[in-house]
Amino acid sequence: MSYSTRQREAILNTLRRTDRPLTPQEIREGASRDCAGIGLATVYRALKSFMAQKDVLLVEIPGNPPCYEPADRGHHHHFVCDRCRHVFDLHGCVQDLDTLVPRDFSVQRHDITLYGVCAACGTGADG
Amino acid sequence: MSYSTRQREAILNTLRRTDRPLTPQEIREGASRDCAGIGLATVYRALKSFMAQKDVLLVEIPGNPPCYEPADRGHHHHFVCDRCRHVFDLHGCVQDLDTLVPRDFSVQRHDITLYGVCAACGTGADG
DNA sequence: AGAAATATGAGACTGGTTTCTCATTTATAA
DNA sequence: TTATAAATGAGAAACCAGTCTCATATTTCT
Repeated sequence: MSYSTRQREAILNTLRRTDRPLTPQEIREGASRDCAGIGLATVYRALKSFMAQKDVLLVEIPGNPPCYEPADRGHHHHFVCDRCRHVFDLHGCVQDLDTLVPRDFSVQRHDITLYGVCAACGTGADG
Repeated sequence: MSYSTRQREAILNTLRRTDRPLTPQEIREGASRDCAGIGLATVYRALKSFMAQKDVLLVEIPGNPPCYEPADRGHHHHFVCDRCRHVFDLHGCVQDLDTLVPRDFSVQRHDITLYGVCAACGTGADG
């Protein structure tokens, strides 16, 4: 069983109020808002337990450190801005992925990551 | 300028004769065939230099350690078998990836990784 | 062949992330 | 409210990929 604590609530709130996956460090910073002084070990422990309960998912994006997001966002993919390095959630998906593999392979899931320049960086705002 | 050495040739040969991306460790093991006692530092140094010359590409697959492959294989993606963890090169690509992002984002490249069960594992051969 | 540039192997080292330890605190159940 | 299980913070420790050092060896140029 797991107990509900101020720290764990703060961690979940941080994940939920942000629309992109966060690193443990970022989660700690966000959670400090609700729960000053929260430790990094606490963040790791809580993430581990949330993942075991399938409330949180690990998101691994090539070229970026591992990050986490709530599990209830449904199937989606990610966009990484090459300038500001921010990760954005994308909605929608593509068809025909199974046609890429030989017939005797079975495809169970997939990751798609797009890279480019986000709106803010593209307008010359800071790029 | 860079010199051609037994070690570097062994590394390139290993990358070329294997049809999937390899980790530095795997590269070292493969290169030992041609060049016994080759050091890991040598592998890293050579990879760095090959990447600078654009002869070799870094392939980062979520959930797997960084690996490398020759740069002349053209645009392709990867399949990871959840049973044997092998990485397979896939040929072909999909359309309409740009439609996933907002209009003011620009997409410059993408990674697609499929996960599932490969032919060998699926036949019950060892799965 | 001789000189200069580059590469090598071994192992120490680095930088960063994740886990562990342990004394203390907090949450839950009876 | 008491007992028990679980969680916490701080820092130490473990872990690991990748880099560096340095004495030596190899390659290339002339």
